[in-house]
Amino acid sequence: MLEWLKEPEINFPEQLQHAGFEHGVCVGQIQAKAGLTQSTVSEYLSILQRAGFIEATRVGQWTYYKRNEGAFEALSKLIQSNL
Amino acid sequence: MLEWLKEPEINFPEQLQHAGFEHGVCVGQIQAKAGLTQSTVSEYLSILQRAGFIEATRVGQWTYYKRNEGAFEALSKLIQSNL
DNA sequence: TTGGTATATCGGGAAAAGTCGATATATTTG
DNA sequence: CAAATATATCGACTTTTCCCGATATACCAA
Repeated sequence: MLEWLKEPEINFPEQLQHAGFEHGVCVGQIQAKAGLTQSTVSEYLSILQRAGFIEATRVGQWTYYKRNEGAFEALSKLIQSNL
Repeated sequence: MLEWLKEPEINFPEQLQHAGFEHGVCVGQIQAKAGLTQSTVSEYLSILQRAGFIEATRVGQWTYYKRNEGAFEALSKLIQSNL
């Protein structure tokens, strides 16, 4: 999912019919692509959010998630310096 | 354990009474510090070895493990480029 | 070769993570 | 407000991981 969210235009072209990608990709799109149930995907995304890797934006009845690139850089640096 | 192995002299001073650190630290030393059973520590180390993060050297009845720094750099870069 | 020490492997029980269906909450629309 | 839609949360079951004791293997010393 994290890799998918690097290129929303390529991985979630269907969303274009409803919205743009300013705030990322909505749960339903990710779920369809993942092939897991709605509850599972929703839980995954909230875990990733709590871990800081993605950010959520609620717009109406949709929740959009997008990557927080800073978290990935920080992880890479943490591995470099601490591990 | 991986962090401990960055500074064997500091984290495993007892080993000096028996051997140096050329090949790393032996399982018994790591086990004592970890506070887990011998079998658990042995299994951990062999997993880390198969994953490429540490290298094993058998000397007599002892097995010494030391870090493979290249693997950590590779992981850091993989996270930077792929994740 | 026998016994002692260090490590590895095996089998199983406990804990954690993954996944689901059912249900709850939030939002929009009529 | 009621129905429809999108997402979140809950409880239960399954799978995986963690960790142990017991045992096997390897090496050394007498």
